[in-house]
Amino acid sequence: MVRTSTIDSSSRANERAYVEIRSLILSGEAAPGEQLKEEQLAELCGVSRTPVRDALRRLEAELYIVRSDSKRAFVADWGRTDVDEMFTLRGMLEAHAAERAATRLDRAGLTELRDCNRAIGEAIDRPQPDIAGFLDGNRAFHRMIVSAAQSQRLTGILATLVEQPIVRRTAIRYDRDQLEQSVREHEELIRAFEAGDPAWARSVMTSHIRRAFHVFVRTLARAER
Amino acid sequence: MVRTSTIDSSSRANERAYVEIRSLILSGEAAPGEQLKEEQLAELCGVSRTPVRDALRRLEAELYIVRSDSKRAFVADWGRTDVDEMFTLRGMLEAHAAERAATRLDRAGLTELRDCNRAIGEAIDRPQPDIAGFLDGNRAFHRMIVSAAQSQRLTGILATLVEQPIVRRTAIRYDRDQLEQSVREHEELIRAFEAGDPAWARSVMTSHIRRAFHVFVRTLARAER
DNA sequence: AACAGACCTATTGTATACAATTTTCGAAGT
DNA sequence: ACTTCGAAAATTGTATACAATAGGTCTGTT
Repeated sequence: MVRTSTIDSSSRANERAYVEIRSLILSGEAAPGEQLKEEQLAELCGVSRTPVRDALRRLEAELYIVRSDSKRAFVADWGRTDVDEMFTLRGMLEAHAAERAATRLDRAGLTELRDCNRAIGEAIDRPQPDIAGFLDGNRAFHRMIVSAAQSQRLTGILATLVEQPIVRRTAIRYDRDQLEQSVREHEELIRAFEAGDPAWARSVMTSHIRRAFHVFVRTLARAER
Repeated sequence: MVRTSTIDSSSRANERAYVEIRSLILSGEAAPGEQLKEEQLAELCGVSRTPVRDALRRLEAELYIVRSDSKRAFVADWGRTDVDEMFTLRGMLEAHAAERAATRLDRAGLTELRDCNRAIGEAIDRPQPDIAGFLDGNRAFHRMIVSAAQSQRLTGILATLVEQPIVRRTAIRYDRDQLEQSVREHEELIRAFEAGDPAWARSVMTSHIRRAFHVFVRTLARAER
């Protein structure tokens, strides 16, 4: 991503700051472990420290940043253990979401899911796969399912687990086979939804997340040596 | 309440405000659905609006308050659906915690759990059961298990689910039999830990939370008519 | 009476100045 | 060389004034 100063529709400075800082973290421009200083961020975003502090509180709640004992803010640094935890919890919660969605998705919702997965397929079915397109589509796909589960709290919790840098980095390392496998799993998920079978949906979702976990771990190991 | 200014060790105004406002909500002094105005809270806490806004952000992240479309803050109002979700998620996550704890608890941890449960038993084994004592002990008991599961993120998520007014209200409506049943379930949980049996621990924890849910729903129904 | 629109008020958002705290760095003592 | 102490610098915390926005009320028109 080229950091072309995220065009933001909001007139609210705190929203601007939030979006800006989050994108710093997601893009990796602010490296894990790096300290985030309020004044420096304020200058960067073109606002005063007040809205920056606001944004930092939100990012803290969403686990993008952590605080030292003396309230200084740092970009969250995810170790192997954290990644493990994240995938486990995400698997558990998304499986639950899929289970609920199986008995709640209507015809229109199913059509949306199919369309979305088709778009994902098209994004990767080209000489140079469109990873950003894959990520966007994937996120939309999963979000639809969580939303179909109709549980506000589940939605909230999953939002803090899914929108993490790790998820991006996982897909960036997918090769073509893995991308295609992902689409096939989505297809099976849709079949489970069509059948209205909660147990099937749960189990497919569990495998889906679990596979992503192992792909990530493998590529992580490769990246570290 | 006579506003005897909660003795607080922290010199930080935002921490004071946080504790103060949270206790307003937990005590019920600020009723669910009630609007919380920054200025009014500032005066109440004897600080300026700045730390109050800080505290409100934290309370928002912890689901104590919700915001209207126009950023006004209201005490979270938990409907039947929300309670349902909360107990379901909590059951799922605490069962997971118990499962992990079963293979991670050492002798010292087991002793702590036993002592804690004994204290709970003593709190309720008197003419007039000590509900506050029960609540404190119960919270400590569950916290130990979650902590033994050794998963930071799980701990964080559960904190926002457990420290809710609902949990308090559940126990307040327990009768003696239910309090004693709770202690017995804790005992069985300890036996599962002693055996180092994850499946057993998971299943006991699931039942434990599930039972609490049904007690709550029953008393809620009673309270509503 | 019902509605629209302009006011006025209540409430939240932002900038700035200053206070409190933490970290850094260097000098003195051992 | 190593620690200890303390002053300076960097950073975060708080109060206050003012700006922006949302809510409510009143009035005039239909």
